[in-house]
Amino acid sequence: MAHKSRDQNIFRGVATVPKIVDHDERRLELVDATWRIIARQGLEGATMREIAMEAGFANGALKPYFPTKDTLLEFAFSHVFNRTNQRIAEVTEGKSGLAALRAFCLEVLPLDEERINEARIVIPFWQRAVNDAQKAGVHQRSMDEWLAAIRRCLQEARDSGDVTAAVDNHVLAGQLLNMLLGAQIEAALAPEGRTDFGHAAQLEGYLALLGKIPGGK
Amino acid sequence: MAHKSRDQNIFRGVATVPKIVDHDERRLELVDATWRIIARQGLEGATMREIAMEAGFANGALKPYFPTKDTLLEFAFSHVFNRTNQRIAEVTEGKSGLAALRAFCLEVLPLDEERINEARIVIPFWQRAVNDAQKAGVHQRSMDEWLAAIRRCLQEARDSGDVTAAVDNHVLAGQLLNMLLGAQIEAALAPEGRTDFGHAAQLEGYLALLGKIPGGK
DNA sequence: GTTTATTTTCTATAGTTGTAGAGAATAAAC
DNA sequence: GTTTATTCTCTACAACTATAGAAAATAAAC
Repeated sequence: MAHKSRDQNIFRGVATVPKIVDHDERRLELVDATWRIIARQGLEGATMREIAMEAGFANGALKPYFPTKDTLLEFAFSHVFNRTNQRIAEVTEGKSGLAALRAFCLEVLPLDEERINEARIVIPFWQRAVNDAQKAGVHQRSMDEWLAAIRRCLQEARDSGDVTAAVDNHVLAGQLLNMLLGAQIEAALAPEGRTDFGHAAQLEGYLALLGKIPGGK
Repeated sequence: MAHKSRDQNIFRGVATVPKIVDHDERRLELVDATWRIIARQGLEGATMREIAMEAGFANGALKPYFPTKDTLLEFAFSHVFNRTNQRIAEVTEGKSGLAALRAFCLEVLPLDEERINEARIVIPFWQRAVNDAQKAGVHQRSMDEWLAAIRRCLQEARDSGDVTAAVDNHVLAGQLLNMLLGAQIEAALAPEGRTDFGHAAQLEGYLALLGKIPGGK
């Protein structure tokens, strides 16, 4: 507790003042402010000034942490996926097959206010990504991971007999992923306050479709 | 052919010069230029100057046809739906049930360069609509129509025995619509040139899932 | 207290944007 | 040719933007 090490603050024998703010942590705070602004005012309203003010700072205060606006946005967008992926990991922990798949989808679907706000952030991200190969890559990498995870669950579910549909796992995974993405749009465009879009029922209905007679004509 | 009527050019007994350009037609040309710019440079690159230049005019030339940029964008966005809906009408003409549903989806899915470009336009539109209730309304009205059309097809397909799944039509329609929307995202974010995303196979797979044993548990 | 590095504010700047509107160019009717 | 309404170009402008960077404020170490 007392006597904190000073080693990291000694440079060429000269004692220096330690950093006061944790830069990584500050970056996350700024990302949070950025999310709030985008969710509330859209990408158009997300100016450096607005974001700084939302985070409680003046105009130029973001510079030392994000040299340009694009850096900030890219980081902010990436972290939507980071956060979602972390929640997915928590929620699918120890599960497999249909149970894991259900948990995965329920975590991605915009079923509460928080995730509807994330949908309001991911859509501006997609819009940027349409004409920005690097951002599109961030999206693509996450989607590839998701597709692989979904296929893994499907195969496990087949092995245990929960999935019997005579449709290839690759095709099913693509369907399901597109359903998840489409749900984001429906939720993000709905008037503020709506939270029930029947997405959970759609998921259950879809999973039910997978468990019919094997190879049935 | 000769002697074109002058009636519409007489105002209070004074002969006036007839309008030279068809304003409605010009508006459509401008919308077309707007689409091209958005597809190529994104919404950020869609400035009034760029759009005017793309249409072959100088800076202020759009004013008489669209008083503000927002007017132009709203009109341009609406026409994406108009065009799609018109194609849908042509393609489903005379069909019903599963055949109509298939034709409907094949027309909405981004299966060729033209419709992938439309996906690149609809995503910026969605982004705007997230924080613009009026634009969100344009989207919502089309989606409500589409949902109704899909449910109608599903019911017809049930009546003829092509659909036997023990899942409510409302739920199925929601699933399918979200799949169609999600496909737009995948196509729009893919690197230029890719055109095959397996969406047609996904559609066939989905329709196959609907035709299994009725109510089978 | 002083010193020193870090952090933040604030002003300045160069560029871009939508929009306005005067004037030039255009084309039909006579 | 002239007249007249329409159409378009071009300049102007006010607002806003990201960014740069000097200066002030801050906080730890002594």
